[in-house]
Amino acid sequence: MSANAPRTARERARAELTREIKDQARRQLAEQGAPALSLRAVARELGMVSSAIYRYFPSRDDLLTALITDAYDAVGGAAEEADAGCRRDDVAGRWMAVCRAIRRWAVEHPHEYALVYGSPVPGYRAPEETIGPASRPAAVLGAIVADGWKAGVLAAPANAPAVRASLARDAKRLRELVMPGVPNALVVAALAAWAQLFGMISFELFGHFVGVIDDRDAFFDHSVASLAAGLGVTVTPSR
Amino acid sequence: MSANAPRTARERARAELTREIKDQARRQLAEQGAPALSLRAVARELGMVSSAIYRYFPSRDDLLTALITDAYDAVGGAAEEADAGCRRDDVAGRWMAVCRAIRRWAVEHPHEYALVYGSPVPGYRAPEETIGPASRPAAVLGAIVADGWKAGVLAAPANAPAVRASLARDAKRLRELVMPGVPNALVVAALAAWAQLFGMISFELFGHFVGVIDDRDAFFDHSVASLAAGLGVTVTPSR
DNA sequence: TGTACATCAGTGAACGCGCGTTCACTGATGTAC
DNA sequence: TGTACATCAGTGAACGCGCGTTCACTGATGTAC
Repeated sequence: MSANAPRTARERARAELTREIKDQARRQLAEQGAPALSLRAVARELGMVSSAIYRYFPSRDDLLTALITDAYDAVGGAAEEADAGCRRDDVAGRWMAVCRAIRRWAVEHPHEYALVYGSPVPGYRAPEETIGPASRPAAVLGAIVADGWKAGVLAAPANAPAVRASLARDAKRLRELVMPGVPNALVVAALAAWAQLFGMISFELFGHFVGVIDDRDAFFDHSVASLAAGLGVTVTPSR
Repeated sequence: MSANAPRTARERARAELTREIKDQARRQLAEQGAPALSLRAVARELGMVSSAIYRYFPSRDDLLTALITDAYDAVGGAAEEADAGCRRDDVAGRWMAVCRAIRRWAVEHPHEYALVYGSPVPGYRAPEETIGPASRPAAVLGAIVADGWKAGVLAAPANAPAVRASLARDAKRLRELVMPGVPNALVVAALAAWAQLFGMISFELFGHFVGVIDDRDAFFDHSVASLAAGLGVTVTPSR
C-alpha cells in the first residue's frame, strides 16, 4: 500500500469508478471517434444515470482532457519503456526501438492516437495540464539525440542548409530544455525527424497508404532508419 | 461559353446554388470543423428550408464527399501551379516551390486541410471518386523526382538501408504509376519524404509546434530543403 | 462504543437544443407537338 | 406561336432521435465528540 493510496471505501470506490468511466469512454472513442464521445452513452453503458457522471467529471471537456492526458502518458510511457530496454550506448538501437514502440502504440490505439495527434477536436481547447504529458515522447527522442551527440555517434547532417538566426533562437531554447550540448543544426534536424516520424504514423493510420504501400512494417523500419541516417547514425540492418 | 456550360436558366441556377451550398459548408467547416458540419445550418444560412438541400446533395455524406474532392483538387491545383511556374530543369526549385505551395494552402485553409489530411471523420467512408483528386499532390512530387532522376541530379540516399523484397514490390507499382525509371531506393525515399512533408504541416497546424518552434516559415524551409538533400539534390539557400 | 451531523454518490425528471431525413404539396420552368 | 404535360425547386410540417447540463431529492458512508 503506497502512502497516497485511497483509504476509505468511498475513496476507493471513487478511484475505481473514475477509471471505469475513462475505460468506457476510451472504448467509445475506439468505436466512433472523439467528436461522437458522449457522456450519456458512457453513463448508459455503465448502468448509471447520465447525471451521475458529473460527480466524477465536471463536464465533457474535462473527461476529454483526462483521456488526452492518459493517451500522452501511454505513448510516452511506451517510448520510455522501449528506450529503457536498450543499452545506453546503442544509440541506433534506442532510436529504432523508440520509434517502433510509438508506432506500435499508435496502431494498437488508433483513436487515442487520433485524439492527440490528429485534427483538433472542434470547440475543445486543451488546458495547460496536457503540456507535460504531451512532451514525454519528444523528451525521449531528445535524450537519445543528446546522448548520441555526447558519444560522438551523431552529427549534424552534412549537406544541410545553414540555420538562420530566428531558428537558432528556437534551437537554443530546445537545447536547454531537452538536448543539452547539441548544436543548432542537429537540434533542428532532430525536430524535423520528430515531426516526420509522427507524419508517417499519421499517414498510415489516416488511410493515405491504402493502395500505395502494402508492407507498412517494412516501410516504417526503412524510413525510420533513414531518419536516423539523416542524423548521422547508421542503423545496422537487423530486425 | 464552353460546350458543357449550363444552358437553361434552371441548369444555371442549379450550378450556382450547388456552389453556394459548398461555399457555405466550407465556411462552417472553417468555423467549427467537419464533425459539426450540419445540413440544417447550411440551409439556414442560405435562407432555405433544410429539406431543400436534398435537391442538391442526397445526404450529408455526399456534401462531405464534394468538399473533400474540392479540397484535394485545391491543394493539388496549388501544387501543380507552383510546379508550372518553375523552369523544368530546376529540380531543387520545383521541389521547394511545390512544398511551399502545399504548406501555404494548408495554412490558409486549415480546416479543409484537416478534412483531408487529419483524422478521418467518424462514420464517414470515403468513396472511390476521391482517389483521383487525392493523388494529385503526390503526383506532382513524383514527377519532380522522376525528372530529377532522369536529369541525373537526384540519387538514392547514400547510407540508406537496403530495400527489402516486399517493399520493392510496392516501389515497382509506384514507379510504374508516377515515377517512371526511378530505382527502388529512391522511390521509397521519395515516399517517405512525401509523408514527412505532410507530417510537418500537420504538426504545425494541429498545434504541436506551440511553444516549440516560433519561426515556422524558417523551420519549414529548412526542413524541406533537408528532405531534398536526403534525395540527393542540394537547395541553394536563396529565398 | 454510540450518537448526531456533515459529506458525498447516485436518482429521476426536466430544460432547451439541434440534428438528418421523409413526405405531400405548390408553383415555376422546360419540352413536345 | 400557343397549348398540354412533364419535370423540377423549394415549402412546411413532422418523425424520432440524442445530446449536455441542472436541480431537488434520497440514502449511504464518514467524522467528531
